This record gives sequence, C-alpha cells and structure tokens, in this order.
Amino acid sequence: MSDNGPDHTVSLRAAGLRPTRQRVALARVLFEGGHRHVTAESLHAEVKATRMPVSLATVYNTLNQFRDAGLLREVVVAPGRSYFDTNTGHHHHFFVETDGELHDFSSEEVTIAGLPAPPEGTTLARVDVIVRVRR
Amino acid sequence: MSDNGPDHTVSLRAAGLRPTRQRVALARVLFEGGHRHVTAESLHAEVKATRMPVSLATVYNTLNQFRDAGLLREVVVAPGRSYFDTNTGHHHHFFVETDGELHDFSSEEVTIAGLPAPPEGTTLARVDVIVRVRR
DNA sequence: GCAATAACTTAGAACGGTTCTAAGGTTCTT
DNA sequence: AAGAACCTTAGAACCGTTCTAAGTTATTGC
Repeated sequence: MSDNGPDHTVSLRAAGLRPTRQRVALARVLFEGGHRHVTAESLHAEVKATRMPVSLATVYNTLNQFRDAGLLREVVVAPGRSYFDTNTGHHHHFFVETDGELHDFSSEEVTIAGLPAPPEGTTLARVDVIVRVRR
Repeated sequence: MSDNGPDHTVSLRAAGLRPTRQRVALARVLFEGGHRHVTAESLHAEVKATRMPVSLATVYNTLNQFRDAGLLREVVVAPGRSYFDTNTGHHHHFFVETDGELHDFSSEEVTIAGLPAPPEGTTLARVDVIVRVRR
C-alpha cells in the first residue's frame, strides 16, 4: 500500500493551484529525485513518457505557475530558450556553451565583494552569476 | 572640411567586413558617443532616424557580425530579447527588471572569490554577473 | 575607368519558442 | 448531485530572429 514519494497535492494547494492530474504528474517528474534543469520541451517529452497525456501548452502554463509560486526558478543563459531550475535556493550556474548544459554550484562557496550600490530608486532582487565555459 | 568622428571604414575592414553605407551608419550610431545597450529593434529605429535606409534584416546581420568580430558583446538577461553592448571590456550589469534597463559596472570594483573549478573537460570562457533590481 | 566578380542588402517568407483563444473537461463547494 | 470556478487542449497567433532569392554595391584586375 503505496506511500510513494511526497504528497504534491499539498504543495500545489499551498501555491493556490488545484492538484490536477497534469500538475501532479509534472510535479512528480520535477521534484522527485535531485535537482533538475528542464526546458518546456524536455519536460514535455519526459512527462509524456510516463503515459500521462499533457499538452505542451499545459507544460508552459505549469512552469510559469510554478515559477510564480516560487517552486521553480527561471534561468536565462542563452537567447531563445528558457531553463527552469528546481533548485530555488541560493546558487549560481556553470553554463557549458558548447552543448547547452547547466550545472549548479552553491553560492556559499563564493564571495562577491565590492558590488556597487543599485541605481537610484531600485532595490536589489537577486545576484546571478553565470560562469560560461566551453568544451 | 570634415573630419567628423572616427573612421569606421578601417575598423570594419579590420574585421573583414566591407564598409558599406549601412554598416558605416550602424557603426556611427553604435560607437560614437558613450557606451550603448541596444536591441535590434531599437537600433533599427535609431538608424532610420538618421535618414539612412537600413532593413531590419541588415541590422540583425550586422549586430551578429559585429559580435563575432568582437566589436560588440551580447548580453542575455531576459527571455526572448537580446541586448548588444558596445562596451566589450570586463564589466558586469545591473538589470532593472521592471523596465528592461541595463547598466554597466566595471568588474574592477568587484572581487569574486571561491569560484569552483569548471566541470571536467571545460575551460572558462567568461564570468557574467547580473545584478537584478526592481523599481 | 570599366568590366567582372564577390560581397552585401532587401522584402517577404519561414522559423522556433512561447502565449492566446475558445471550447470542452475536471475539481471543488454545498 | 448540481453549480460554479478552474483547468486542459488543439490549433491559431505572436514575436523576435533567421532564411531565401533577387537586385545592388563594393572591390579587383585590367
């Protein structure tokens, strides 16, 4: 009798989202197992492989809703393609330009000193560090 | 008798590009005056205002060629829109998320310590720091 | 200077990723 | 179980960017 994995129903509800079949299936793929970096297309392919029918539009909707709810973080590294990161903690990225791979590293290892003050009338939202590497 | 501004002809030739009317007009808008952040659309609007007819396709071609030649740097800060920066020196960016503005700051002011080693088999290309702020 | 050649520009079509539409289906409340 | 609110979907639309094929301009060799 099946207690398999976390109850996504509760976190979805907490985010103000109904735990529909599709959203639960997507949450399972995204949040069970370690941290992930996905694109809409890659996630769509993955969830379809679990035999749960989900349209690409729903994948896009869900990624945006999860991002807005703080369940995912969007990472912009290259033009014309969005990555979503299941790691929402403080961390930065290696981006392997030659093959589009993304790897996390904790921001605790890194010290950034001497950042100038934000422009007049703005407040800091986040500091992103992208270490671009090539194979 | 007109020595107005730098001779873009020579830098274009140095980059292996013929100094056509369009490219020279674009170079003038981009490289005379201080550092700039442009998008294809914004640059197209600007150069058309100088009464030199240039198609949007040529603006895209030219931006890509200038980038490849090291005359411009492409900055990716938000999905679905590319900025080009005439400052090709070492520096980082403030990005004002609420209105899409981009501001440089020199990387000399900033110290980044404790960056982890690049993944196996890769070599460092560049470190981008994007400080995201909101109004 | 004048061809011939190679490079460039252009309008418009095509493209790829993302969002929208409006119709039907699901979930929640009572 | 019924009503209302919310969700999913296929396909169209969209938007920034790239491609295509035809005409134009810069360069090279004479």
